[in-house]
Amino acid sequence: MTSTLRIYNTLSKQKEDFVPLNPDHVTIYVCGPTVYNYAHVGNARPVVVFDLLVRLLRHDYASVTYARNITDIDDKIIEASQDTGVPISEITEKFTRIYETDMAELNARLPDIRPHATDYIAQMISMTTSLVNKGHAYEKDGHVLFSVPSMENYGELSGRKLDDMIAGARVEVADYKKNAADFILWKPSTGDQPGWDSPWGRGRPGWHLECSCMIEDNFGKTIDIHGGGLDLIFPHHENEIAQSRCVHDGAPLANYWMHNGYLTVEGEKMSKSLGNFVTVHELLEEFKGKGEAIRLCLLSAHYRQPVDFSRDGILQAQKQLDRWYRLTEGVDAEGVKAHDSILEALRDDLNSPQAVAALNSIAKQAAHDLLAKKQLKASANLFGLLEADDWFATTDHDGDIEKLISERAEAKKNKNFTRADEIRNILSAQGIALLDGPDGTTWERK
RNA sequence: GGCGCGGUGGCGGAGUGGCUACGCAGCGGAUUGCAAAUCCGUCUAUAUCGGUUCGAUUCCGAUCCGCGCCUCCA
Repeated sequence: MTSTLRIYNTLSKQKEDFVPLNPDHVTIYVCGPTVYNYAHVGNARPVVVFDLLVRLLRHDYASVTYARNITDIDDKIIEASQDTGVPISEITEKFTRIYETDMAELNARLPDIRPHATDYIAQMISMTTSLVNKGHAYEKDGHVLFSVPSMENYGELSGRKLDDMIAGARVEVADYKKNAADFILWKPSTGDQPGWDSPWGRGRPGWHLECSCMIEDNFGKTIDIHGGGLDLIFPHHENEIAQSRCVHDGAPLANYWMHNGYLTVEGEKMSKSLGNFVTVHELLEEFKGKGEAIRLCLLSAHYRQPVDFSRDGILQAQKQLDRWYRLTEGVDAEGVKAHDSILEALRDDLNSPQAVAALNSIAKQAAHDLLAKKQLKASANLFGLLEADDWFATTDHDGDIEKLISERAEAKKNKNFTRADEIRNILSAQGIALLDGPDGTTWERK
């Protein structure tokens, strides 16, 4: 390896050399979706960012295990079920499937492990029991709460002090809480809510608990990297840390914490509650077959910076890809390695814009250089791009278009350029662009 | 109120204490029946005001503006 991977660690607020616990096996966990409706583009950002990171890790290390959870028990899901009358399992299965197929369109590979919260109920009950026994949690009216004051150094990740939080609390403190900052590990379910039997009666887990349990179950006490969106730092990740450290006698949950910035819309965070979101699903309808353009668009800014969403941004990315695809048409990159400049850029805290610049630099040489073409393809592949076999193809094989194209070829042969231009214009009006090449005319949708 | 992030050319977006990437768009040229693609060339920027320095876009301070977290949220 010519350079060391450096990662900005939210915990230390600085870039650090990445040193895995076990260089033969890197472990990474990223918070996944709550599956009750379509994911929006902002939700796709961490998926793409951490997919890129995992690709780099797999390149640099012998073995990597990547886990991303599916939250399939949550009050929002219960609400969605009650609103629509559709059973919970049907909702969660449907949206898990849609999530995974949509993300696959963005060339995000499936994580190695995709644990579901409902498969970890026993572990969650067990961890809660353990926290109660160690004096870090208490039961009140069927609720079990984590006692934040029982932990020293709570707030390390988000950089906040317990006193400040109480002073600035914006929410009314529930009467079952001893301290305003205490959070729920387990809560009671009413008859019409899903629930599981527990030492505290029939109930369901709080949100933060599943991640702690899944990590413990699949990896042990400490993993290398834990990732997610900026908005998870507090309270979600802070609370995960609290649970896990208190259960594991202080062992860190993760050595490196990485958080991606927001996707914004006109400068404001894209979020479901603001209603300013566009789902990946509808975007893929709009840009059929061009998921890579959405991916590139999301990676066009550094992952910790905000990206302002716009269709123009996707279009620009698409043009960029068009160029690279043309350069690498029919090129086999088998056996060719990704260019060092790409790896250098990515190892520097995943500097994807720098990597794109590096790709362009290779592309410049690739014009008349077969090796550079191969390097371009291999490097782009590492980036999760240029993976489509039929980028310029369309699924629509309309015979009429072909017929008009042959008519135009005939007209051109006879120097009837008036008719040739007429046909170009007819198709152009239908959104079809004709491309005259040395081997005849091809077409693509504009 | 507490904590934090950012302001770079027409647009997107990096790096850097001295020579300012990269892409899109624009402009000029080559090529082309036309159109596209391609190739060559080219213009425009570091919010404001101070400070440190031989020199700051980069470091420090202040100001203004925008955003975020503190509540579910990627």
